[in-house]
Amino acid sequence: MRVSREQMLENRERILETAATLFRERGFDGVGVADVMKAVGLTHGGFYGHFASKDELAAQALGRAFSNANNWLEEAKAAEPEAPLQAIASRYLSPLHRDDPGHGCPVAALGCDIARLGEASRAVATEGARAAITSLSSVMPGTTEEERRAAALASYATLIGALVLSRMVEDKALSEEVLAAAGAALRAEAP
Amino acid sequence: MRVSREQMLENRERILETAATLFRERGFDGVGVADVMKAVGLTHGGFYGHFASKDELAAQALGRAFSNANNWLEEAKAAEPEAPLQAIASRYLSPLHRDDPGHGCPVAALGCDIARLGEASRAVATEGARAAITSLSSVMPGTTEEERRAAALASYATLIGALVLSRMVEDKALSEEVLAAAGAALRAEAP
DNA sequence: ATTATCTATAGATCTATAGATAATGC
DNA sequence: ATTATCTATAGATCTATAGATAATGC
Repeated sequence: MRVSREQMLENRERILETAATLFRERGFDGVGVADVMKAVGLTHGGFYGHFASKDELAAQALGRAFSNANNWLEEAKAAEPEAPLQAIASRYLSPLHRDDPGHGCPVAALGCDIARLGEASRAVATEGARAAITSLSSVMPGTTEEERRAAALASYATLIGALVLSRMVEDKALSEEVLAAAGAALRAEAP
Repeated sequence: MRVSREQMLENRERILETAATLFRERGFDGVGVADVMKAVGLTHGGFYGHFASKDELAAQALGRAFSNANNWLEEAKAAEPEAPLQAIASRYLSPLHRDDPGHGCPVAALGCDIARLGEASRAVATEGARAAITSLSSVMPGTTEEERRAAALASYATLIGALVLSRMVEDKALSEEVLAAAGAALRAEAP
């Protein structure tokens, strides 16, 4: 039953990544500790050797989700260096992203729920959002740093709100209309 | 124990309004049927004389929340007829609204969760969002109806995303920076 | 010998129902 | 007599823990 020290670290890693995906797909309350462990291929009881509580898992899985999302942001920037804002907007506002919340933006997937979590989880989310805002600032138009930061904050809000709306509405046409309108508004802002 | 027919309808009404508030404050999974009934001053078991299930309550409470939010939107427009978009933005993006999710925008409070609910609840939310978009369209700049609708969709997304972000982050200064930046972006768009 | 995982379960919580109770309204 | 509400509880689910098991690593 016991596994090697290396295997144990890999198990912990898979618990984190699996939780980060499942939480974004079904919400914190929609996923039990047993669900995560089952998806990883371990038993429920083994969980508490890795994490002290579900809350601790939530905070760490959230950190992982933000970290992955910020890597995704840098990749989008690198993929189209001449038009990074357009690259970000078109990927973020794609039906692909809308239909795969488990691997997408943690704010769009869990933002409302994070606002109701404890201090530790909200602190993790705050740092994750801060990093995203800094990253976005570097691709925004504007003559001063303050202008670019303000534009980044507003654009971040537009991206998040559009994705939340597009996932919430039951009407596919309206959902895509929201994504297109938000994309057009962001594109109009680009330099 | 039994109450008058009139009193029963009033009880049902209070269950709906109380649920609409509590769900927005704590999320659907954060509120039990017993919590709602206790807040109303009735016992748990009595609930099922009014609603067939918690899901039915969720759908109807959501309808009530959207209905209230759309009334709120019309009131903001009527309060400042010369600058309705500014009136909406400054009220929606106020710390007052941020700190009182129970009586505010249901999309900002529950959007991520609604995306995971059943068809009935999502249909209610879709119609509520549709009404908000139509209402917003009438105060947006633009020469054609299509332009105004696209602008309304993008502005709705900005409002929602900014409120979600402002509630999620733990840092008060960042929270207010988000609200201010979104407000400035919307004001820059106004005619 | 140590320890990562498993088995089994305690204890709490939540939805929904069954039957009792007592006030309304014919 | 009807019925809105209450009391009590069944049944499911979830977090967390205790003790057993068996493979690792000194």
